[in-house]
Amino acid sequence: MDAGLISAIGSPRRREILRLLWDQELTAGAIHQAMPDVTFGAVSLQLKVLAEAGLVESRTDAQFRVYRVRRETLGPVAAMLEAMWTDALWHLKLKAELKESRRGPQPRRRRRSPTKGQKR
Amino acid sequence: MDAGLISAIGSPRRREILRLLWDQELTAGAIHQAMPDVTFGAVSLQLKVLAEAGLVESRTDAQFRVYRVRRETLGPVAAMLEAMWTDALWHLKLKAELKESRRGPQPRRRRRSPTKGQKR
DNA sequence: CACGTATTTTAGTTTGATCTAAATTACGCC
DNA sequence: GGCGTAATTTAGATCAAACTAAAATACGTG
Repeated sequence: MDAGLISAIGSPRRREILRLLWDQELTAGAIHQAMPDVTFGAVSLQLKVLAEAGLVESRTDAQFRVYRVRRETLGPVAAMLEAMWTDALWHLKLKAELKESRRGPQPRRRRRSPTKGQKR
Repeated sequence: MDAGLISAIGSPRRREILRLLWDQELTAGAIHQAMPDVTFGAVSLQLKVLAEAGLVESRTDAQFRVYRVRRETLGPVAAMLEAMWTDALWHLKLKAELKESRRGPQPRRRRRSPTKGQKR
């Protein structure tokens, strides 16, 4: 039982990512698209933290990077997380937590997905 | 399963307090004495957070306030925490985490326990 | 190898959690 | 009420995590 594990799931943003990855593999880009309120860079950094805690792993597939959850690391935490987001109110609560705990600068302008056509 | 619970145990300082209270009731002062690197005020604030998350409760005994863990709130987390601090290296790891995550101003001078004689 | 797409990394900014110090509140006792 | 001890609350300071924007890196394809 590593303390880094608890710190890792202590962040609502990282729990959001874990939830997305829970029952499917996703590319970094797909994860970002599901989280419209942060930049791709921010997602990538959180994925790095999760990977360092052993909670996710990735493989390279062509120019994509595919992430998946490493449930074996989670152990007793897995049941707790599942219980949490089986809760009907989970998504609502998470949003509240995210809003409350937001750090870093607010984006100056609406950011765009790097996958879509962007002039300039 | 409440998310506030996970956030609450996400802080190493609060885990330290939970550990102290795990198998005994303690007054706020006793908890503070066991944590010489923070002020009484800081301990009190963390106890408040833990209480709001339902992780501890307190009763008043004369001029003392006695805290205890509410294990029923912890549910599956209890096993995880116990596993963590059964780990021989737990105390070492916690110290590292505390050092790394320290916030707020460094104390200007050595602070004193409010229970001991203090001139001025 | 130039170009396009996907992702990570770097450099710099912001902000809430954590802290200190001091003021305040709470309780018991004489 | 006044004093002493215990604890909480308030006001202000600090700092690392979480963020943005931009630059750099990685990979495939014509």
